[in-house]
Amino acid sequence: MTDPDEHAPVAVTVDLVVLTVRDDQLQALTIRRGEEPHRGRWALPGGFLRPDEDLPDAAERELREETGLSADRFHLEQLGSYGAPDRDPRMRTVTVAYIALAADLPTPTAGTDAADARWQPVSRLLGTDDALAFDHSAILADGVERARAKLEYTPLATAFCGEEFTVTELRHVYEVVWGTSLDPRNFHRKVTGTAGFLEPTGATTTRDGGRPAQLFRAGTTRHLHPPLLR
Amino acid sequence: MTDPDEHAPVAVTVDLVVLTVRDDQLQALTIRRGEEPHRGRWALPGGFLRPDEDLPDAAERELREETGLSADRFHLEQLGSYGAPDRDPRMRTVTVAYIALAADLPTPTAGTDAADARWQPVSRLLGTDDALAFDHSAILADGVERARAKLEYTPLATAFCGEEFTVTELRHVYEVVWGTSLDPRNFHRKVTGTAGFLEPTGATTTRDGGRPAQLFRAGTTRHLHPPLLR
DNA sequence: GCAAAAGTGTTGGGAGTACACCCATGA
DNA sequence: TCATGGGTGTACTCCCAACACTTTTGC
Repeated sequence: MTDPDEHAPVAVTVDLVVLTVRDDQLQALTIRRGEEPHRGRWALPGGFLRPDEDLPDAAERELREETGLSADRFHLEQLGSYGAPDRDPRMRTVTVAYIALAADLPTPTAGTDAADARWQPVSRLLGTDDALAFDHSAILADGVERARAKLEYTPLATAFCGEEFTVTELRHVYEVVWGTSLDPRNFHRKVTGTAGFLEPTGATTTRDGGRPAQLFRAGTTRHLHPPLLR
Repeated sequence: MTDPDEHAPVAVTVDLVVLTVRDDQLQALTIRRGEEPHRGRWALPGGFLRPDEDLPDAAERELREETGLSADRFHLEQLGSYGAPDRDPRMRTVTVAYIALAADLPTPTAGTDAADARWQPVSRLLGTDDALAFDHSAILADGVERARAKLEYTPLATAFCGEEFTVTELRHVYEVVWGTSLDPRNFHRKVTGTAGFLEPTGATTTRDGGRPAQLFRAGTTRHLHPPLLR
């Protein structure tokens, strides 16, 4: 590092790509901006880093503030940082983006203090480059691509399911996020055969219709061997 | 985003994990600090983000300053950001880390203005948690893990080779980075059979001894299908 | 019984591994 | 001629996609 005196005044923010599967679609949480710039436009939830806060703590706090839910209901990981000099007309900002994956939430953004918060299908948001304020469309696109890629080699898809879920519900997550269809029989064999992916609860359910299906919890593995391919 | 007035004064830096393969080892570029804090200790190269500079531009500039080589000689990608409140005793800093992969350089850090710059084996640097100043040991560990993972499913190993290289030289990169040994015959078949990975130059060389080997350039694919497994 | 979804068996092809073998050079 | 590494052939195994088939529920 060189002389600190030459550093520019920079504001650091944390922005969130919060994804869920709702109504057979991958959806992202968006907030309507109440202030300039981009007043009235949709944006990703986020806010400024506080003086004594580490980056993951700031991301958790924002997540709580925007959704009213505790952060342990989510998978949260850092996506990347964005710092183009003109990305915010007010001042020089660098944002550290996080992605959060969640099960379908009972009521979107319950208990938030944001003026207007809404789930919107990712397909619609990514259809036009300026659907979101600032550079948030690019950040969302990166987040979605990260999520798609991680389904292949991590058990992350379970983060989109509730506490207990069936193999079919898990497969549905893959089909929606990847936009493909998968063979139910082979999918079943594959996920139940991968050690540490799923943990049986012993209970069954008929909520998907037909023969009762076993209920599972997420296992403890962090990586899938072998990976599930698209 | 909420009120900008509540934001803390934060300095943003860019730090680099510069990796190369030298002397049958994965090595990282380190700089001896000439100032407090951590004066005299080794650290990752890096510096403050300038007022009108985007993050990738800052990373490229630092790379040029520290190595004296143009940035197109490297593969450069963002690794992640680190912002623990106490990571720098002088002030609140958030650093955006990048990894740079390079071929073995003729003379380490030629033309740099850094007081003391040196390649050091990653195995030695990661042996003790405080081998590097600040949180740089953790950043280095993350960077090495990223590089190892990316060799599996991208053609990134070619970034460690020169402009033209043989299959054996490429295999050597894999063996050093992964710390494994690979079957030369099957490796040859695999990499030459993956479309877009390697592009033949038509020339041959005997620099590895034995029968002349074909020379290749890096191809255009960004992903390996199927992946090379460790 | 019938529809619907869960879950198992079987089979054929493709990819990975191990290793025998041949090729082309320098010394 | 021998050592050294480059490169091909081949057989065996294992995984996986495709799909027929059985099981267990609700209606």
